[in-house]
Parts: sequence; structure tokens; C-alpha cells
Amino acid sequence: MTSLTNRQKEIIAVSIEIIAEKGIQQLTIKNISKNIGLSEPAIYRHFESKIDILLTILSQFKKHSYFISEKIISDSPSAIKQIESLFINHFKHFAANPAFAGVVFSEEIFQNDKRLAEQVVAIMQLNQNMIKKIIETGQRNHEIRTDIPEKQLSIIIMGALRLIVAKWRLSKYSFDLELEGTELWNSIKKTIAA
Amino acid sequence: MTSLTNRQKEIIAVSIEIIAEKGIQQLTIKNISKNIGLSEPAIYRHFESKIDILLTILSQFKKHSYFISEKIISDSPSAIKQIESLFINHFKHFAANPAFAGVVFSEEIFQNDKRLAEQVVAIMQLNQNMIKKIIETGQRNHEIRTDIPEKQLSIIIMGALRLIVAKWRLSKYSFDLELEGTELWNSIKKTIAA
DNA sequence: CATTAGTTAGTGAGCACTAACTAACATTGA
DNA sequence: TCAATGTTAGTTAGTGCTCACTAACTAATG
Repeated sequence: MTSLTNRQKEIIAVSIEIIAEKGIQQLTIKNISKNIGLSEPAIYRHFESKIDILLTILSQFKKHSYFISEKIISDSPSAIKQIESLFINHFKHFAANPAFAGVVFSEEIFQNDKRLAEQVVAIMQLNQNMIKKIIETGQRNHEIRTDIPEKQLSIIIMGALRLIVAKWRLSKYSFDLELEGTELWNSIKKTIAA
Repeated sequence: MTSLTNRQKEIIAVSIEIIAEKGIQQLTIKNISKNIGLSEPAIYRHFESKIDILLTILSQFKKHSYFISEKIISDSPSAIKQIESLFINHFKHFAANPAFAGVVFSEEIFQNDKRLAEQVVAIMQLNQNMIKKIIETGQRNHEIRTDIPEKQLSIIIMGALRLIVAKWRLSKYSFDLELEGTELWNSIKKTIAA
């Protein structure tokens, strides 16, 4: 995974913009080149294929997820606080980069290509495993209830997060994701606390 | 909403099959006609457009959702039992008709057409409102905890349901949805009970 | 003899991607 | 030092594919 040239970074940035504003269906080589002010074939000087562009976006997202998670886990004092930070941070990240929400929720489209599908699943599992691990620790510390297995607690938490983001997208970003997300978290906190 | 001819029913059935097996991206007029054994233009004798076919599928799903919900609410003795029936029934329905899971989770693709997008949102809201209503009753009966607003309880419930169905789809139906769904429900029950 | 349900052949649009060429710049060897 | 040569990043033009959909025709039916 070598680092990107300036032009590659520009292509990725524009692609993310298009996904955020018009949806992943409108992410075409034509639209990318038009938005940058190049011809279509010029894009192929910088990426081998459209799938490569999508894979690069997914890998950026994965890297960001991982980086943020690591930081949060080492910074927060308790398991509950760790999940809280993860939760709120996801909302902040999506609110600032709506394209990532678009990408992550476009599982259907990615199922055409094996590598893309694998990446989406991998990102989902990365996040879920992170939460599972925190829950396990919280259960050992008696911060988090132990009468529900961590597998199911993580589904409840991730499911609520994903649903509110999906609603936010379908409503065309019509409410304050960070605000409503924080309220939702406060409710979830009550259900999982020991 | 007039009733469907036999040929129309056949087209809808085949479309649902294609979505279940190959994803909504593979739902093309060509694939539909091939699976039935007709030419492509023959399909247009029975539906004005591809969007009409999709709208018919969505309307069937909506009708089924509504019918099941009404029945469950009148049959079950308590709010918790009502949600339980709704929950398990959704899993049964998806397990028996994987296409409906495919349709409901293809929000991205439907955003191209206004009518399709509206239908998807309407189905989501129908289910959520049903759950909200039940929760409200349950809270008045002191069956369900009252320290969390019904809006957020319904997001937690629906979110978990959607996530496990999404995982089931991404794993290519590799686990028993009804079984895992029931286990998940047993955990959720603990978190929402008064 | 009109209607229904099918056919073959074809249109136009959009898609990812390619071939062939070129201007500007970088490298190198006498 | 400077012409020869190679490389990079762009261009125009076009290919081949798939898609939803249409025109024009036809065989069967009541």
C-alpha cells in the first residue's frame, strides 16, 4: 500500500464528494473527471480501474476506523466511556464525511466484486470486534451487565448506530446526527450498564 | 391497486427469486424474461416499466407487513409478547423470502427514483410506528421500562433486527436466521423489560 | 374481425475502458 | 552544453457491452 500522489488524492477526494452528494450510483469515471476538469482517460493514468478507486476509499475508511479506535481505547478510563467515545466519534466522522456513510451502507453494490465485498465485511467486523472486546473487559470489571453475552450486546449497539445513520441518510441529512446520536447513546448506556 | 393477472404474478415471483439469488443488481428485464421463457418485450405487455415491477414487489411487502402486524397485535396478550411475535415473524418471513431482505436493504438503488425511495421509507416507518405504538402501551402497563423514550427503544429493537438480517445476507444466508434471531430477541427482552 | 400475447429487430443512452497520439518535462551521453 | 531520448500526464476518438424500452409484425382466440 504505497502512498498516494496528489492527483490520486484529488481523485479520491472528488469521488467521496460525489458519493456524499449524489450517491454511489452517480460515481462514474465521467463524473469524476468532469468534477476535476480532466478527460475520462486521464483518470486511468492514476488508477487502474474504478474498483481500485473504491478499494482505496474503503481502505482509507478502514484505516481511519482503526486509528480512531486505538486512540479511544487507550484514552478512555472505563469500558462504558470507551464505547461512548467510539459511538460519538462515529457520528462525528459520518457528519463530517457523509460519503463514508454512503460507502459503508452500499453493501449491495459491492457484492458484484469479490474484493469490494470482502472489504465491506472486514470493516464491519473490525468495528464489531472492537466493541466486543471492550464489552468483555467491561463485563469482567462489572461495569457492564453479564446476563447478556457480549456478542448480542454488540449487535444491539452497532445495530442502533447503523439504523440511526441509515435514517439520517434516507432523510437527506435532515437532522443533527451528532445530537440525536448522543441522545440514543444515553439510552443505550442505561440498557447495558451493570 | 387492481389484482394481478397470472402472468403478472409469475413475473413478480421470478423477480423475487432473482433478487434473492443474485441481488437486485441482477434484476434486469432480460433476466426476468429468460427465467420465464419469454422475450424481453413480452414483459412490457404486463408491466409498463421496470419501476412498476419494483413498486409492485414493495407494495406486496408492505401489505404483508401490515397484515402480519395487525394479526399479531390482536392475538398476543401482552406488549412484550406482541413485539416478540413481530420480531420472530420478521425472521420467519425473511428466511422464507430472502428477496424481501434484499429489497428492503437496497435503499441506495431506490434513491434514483422518487416513488421507489418513498415506498422504502414508508415501509420502514410503518414497522417502526407499529413497534413504537406497542412500546407506548407496554410502558403504560409497566411491562416495559419507562426511563427510555419509546422512540429510542424502537431504534434499538429495529436496529438489532436489521443488523442481524444484514449480516445474514452478507454471509450468504450461512446461519439460521430464525434461531439466532430468537436468541437475540431473548437478550433484547431483558434490556427493555420494566 | 378485434383483441391479446407473443415475436424479431433495433434504438439510444450510459457505462468502463482502450488506442493512438502529443506537449512538456527529465535524463543522459558525446 | 545541448541535442537525443525517454517518461509523465494529458488529449480526441472510439469500442464493445448492457440496459430499458419501442416499432412493427403475427398467431391464436372468442
